[in-house]
Amino acid sequence: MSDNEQKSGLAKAYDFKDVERKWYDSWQENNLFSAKMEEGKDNFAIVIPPPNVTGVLHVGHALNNTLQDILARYHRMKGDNTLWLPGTDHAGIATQNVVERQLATENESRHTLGREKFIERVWQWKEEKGSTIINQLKHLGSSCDWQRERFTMDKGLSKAVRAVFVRLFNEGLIYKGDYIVNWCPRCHTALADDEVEHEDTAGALYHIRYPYADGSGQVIVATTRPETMLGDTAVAVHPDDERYQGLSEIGIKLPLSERTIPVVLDHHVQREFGTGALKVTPAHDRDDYEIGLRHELAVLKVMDDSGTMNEAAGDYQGLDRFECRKRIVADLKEQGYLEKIEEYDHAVGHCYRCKTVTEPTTSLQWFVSVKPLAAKAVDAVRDGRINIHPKSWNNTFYAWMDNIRDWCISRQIWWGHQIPAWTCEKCGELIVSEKDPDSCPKCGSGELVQETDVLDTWFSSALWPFSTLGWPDETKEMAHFYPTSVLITSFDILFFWVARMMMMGLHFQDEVPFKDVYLHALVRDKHGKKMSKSTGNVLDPLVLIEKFGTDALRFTLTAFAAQGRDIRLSEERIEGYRHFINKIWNAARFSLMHLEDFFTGEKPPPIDHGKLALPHAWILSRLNQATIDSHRALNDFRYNDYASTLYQFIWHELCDWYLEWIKADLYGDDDEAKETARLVLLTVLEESLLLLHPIAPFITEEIWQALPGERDSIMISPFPEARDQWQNSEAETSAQLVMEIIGGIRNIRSEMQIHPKAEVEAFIISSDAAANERIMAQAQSIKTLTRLKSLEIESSGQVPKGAASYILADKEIFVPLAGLIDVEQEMAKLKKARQKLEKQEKQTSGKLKNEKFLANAPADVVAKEQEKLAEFKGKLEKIAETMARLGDL
RNA sequence: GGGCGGUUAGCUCAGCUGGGAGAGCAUCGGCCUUACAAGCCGAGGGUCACAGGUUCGAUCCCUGUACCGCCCACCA
Repeated sequence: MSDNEQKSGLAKAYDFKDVERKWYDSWQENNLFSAKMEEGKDNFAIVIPPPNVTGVLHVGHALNNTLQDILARYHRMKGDNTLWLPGTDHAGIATQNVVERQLATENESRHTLGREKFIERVWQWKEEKGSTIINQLKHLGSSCDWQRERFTMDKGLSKAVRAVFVRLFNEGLIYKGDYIVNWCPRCHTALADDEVEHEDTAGALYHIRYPYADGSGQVIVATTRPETMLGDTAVAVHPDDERYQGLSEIGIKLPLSERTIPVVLDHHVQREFGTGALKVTPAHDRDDYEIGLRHELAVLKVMDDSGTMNEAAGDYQGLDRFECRKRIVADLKEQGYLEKIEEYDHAVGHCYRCKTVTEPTTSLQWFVSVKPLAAKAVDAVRDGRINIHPKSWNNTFYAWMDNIRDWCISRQIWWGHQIPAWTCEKCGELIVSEKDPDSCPKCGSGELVQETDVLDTWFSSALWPFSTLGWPDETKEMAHFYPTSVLITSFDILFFWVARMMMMGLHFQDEVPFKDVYLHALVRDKHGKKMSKSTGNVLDPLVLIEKFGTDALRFTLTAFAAQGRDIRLSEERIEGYRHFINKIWNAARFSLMHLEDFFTGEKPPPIDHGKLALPHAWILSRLNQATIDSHRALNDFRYNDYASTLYQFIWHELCDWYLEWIKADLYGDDDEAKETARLVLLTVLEESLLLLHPIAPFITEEIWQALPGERDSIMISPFPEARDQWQNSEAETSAQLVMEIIGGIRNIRSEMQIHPKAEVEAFIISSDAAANERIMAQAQSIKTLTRLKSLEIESSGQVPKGAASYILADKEIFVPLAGLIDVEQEMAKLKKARQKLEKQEKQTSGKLKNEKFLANAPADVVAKEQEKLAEFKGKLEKIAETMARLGDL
């Protein structure tokens, strides 16, 4: 171990593994995540998008929770009553599938077990495995109030579900009916419209001859699903279609069947498509169902719940629907009914859970009338009570809400909230009630049978922002935290979830569920492809954390979280930000070497900003700017701006300039200068850590605790506020000048290949007396930072021949290099610079000669252009002088 | 068929209300200078997709075109 390591007490490279575990445990032990509800303070609440209880953390979760944690930590540090409420979703179909698979390995099934035992089994699974994702969220550093963790099936939430269901039913907004729904033949349940994913599929369009019932002719219908013809109960044509006038009196003899079906006239039929005749299968097609309703057609189901042809399919009974399709086509062909087969691409619906092709079919289901609820949600977004970020989603949101159809909420599975409705076996009365009824209120019979269906999972998650706060009871939590502040989620559940929370919140609380919705992007692989297990391009956040550390992963995700754009993630990119985390670590090590014995008891007095030397005044001014920018970025959900502000400030201003600049004081003999440097250094380091904490919680705490003095957790230390007295434009101007000079000298050294250790002389020629004074005040710093033997400034005069030069607007820097100058090379460099400047000069002077520009442009823009012109002219002059001198050589 | 987003340095992307094109990575040159080689210093590199328009002025606003991506949709 070197001296430095001993002195700072920190290892040379940041070892995140122990650090992360240590501090996370400490935060939990000290209850720092738990929400306070103090009066007179602002409230800030986020409810987590509850991950599926079956879930395993993926990068999307990592992004989602990092963004939430940043806001939670920010507001907690600001002193707000801050609640970040965690929990999981019971995920009906997904969870049931998991447990069923498990049962299958034991040669059991839910049917052999029976409903009650099966549900017990799922609960058992939940107790054993259900906290996986919660534990993974902890690795991310999530500062959720874990004591308030909820589950969409727990007692309180079940109570809320029933309360909502009953009220909606009593209001006539929930109804039961036999309608066409999307059916998954594998999951054996109905699905909501948005649970069906449409995929373009290469299929075929079959043209089939349907003979007239009187044998006088035929009509050709086209279909992508010939097997459904077994359920045809009509052929539809457009009422104005001249080709089929009078056909409605004749009827059609359905091929492969003994049935005769009517021809109906319906405006839905597109005359241009195919032959303008449409076979109508009300039981297996949504449009046909609608047509059927209009013409009171029979609804003939030809498949059962598993997609197998039923007795109505006659000879085809027992065949799987796809097998049946082949048979039907073969039979049609054989019997001369098949006109032709065309290749045809069309969208086919798939179950979003198991990817099975869904079957539209009629079924007795429960629905929510969403139109009145949706209207309220649209209003809330329109009048700004809810703000969606980025705004570009507004139109999509409106479009979807305007076209919304009733929501099928019943599912024929077992895992979920069983619908609180009972039928009286005796009199048939339907009873909907929050509490399990003992007897029929109509006939008094005790023979009541509860609905076997459960509710769509999204029904309970739609209540999440208030059910988790204790509603329907009147709780302190509701009073403080409803409406919640922000909802942060991925755009792909905007409709599944966000829109429904708006509807339910507005309807039941008469108040929005959240004021802002931040929709973040999808995390893709480095080629822009969606991550998926089958492609094998999945990045596992836990592996990334193991490899690069949580803070590095969080910083990366934040830095790339620009609004409205997907994130392409790769290990290389995280590695880059790990370097940044390590940079902070080393800056802290350096600082601690000088701060370790700075003070032990009382903190030193605050900085006297009235008489600070340039580097101190400058860094405080820059820090103040970074603070202002951080607040602004966080309040505007501009996460990437927040990350880059800190990256830029800490690395390029604090480390590259300030630390180098004050080394002379820190290592020097001037005690007063040394004390000031230590004090400002400590201040800047502290504030930087505080600014950085929400994004990189672990390293900031580790360093914070190593700083001198007794300290509370950085988590509960105040987030920096802007300090006007630190703003110092004079210092910024001076510092910029000094940096320009240093840059110029370094440029010469590098271009001239002067060895870094070689000490050289430099001259500056400048007629600007004020500037010269500023430069001379920093002469020592400039010399140290550029390894100069001497630095001289002259207002005019001769410079030794054979000096390398660097041109500034009204100054010229020379480093004499007798005999070492490559004249041609220097000339070429100058010519190139001149060329560029001439172009800029021309452009700017052109503008300034333009009367319209002078008349229309704001004064400050004109002034700036004038400054620019002066600068260009000055540089050109200096270049001319230098070239002339070089020419003399 | 509608809607949305993208096109800026070799790569990945910033660029908020129009006013001298930026970052990270990569590349090239020089440095193990006692915080950091996971680093430091310096350099090169762009017709801001294309075509019009508005404007004193356009990477930015408008219109159109071309590619790329996503979402929604009941033409069988």
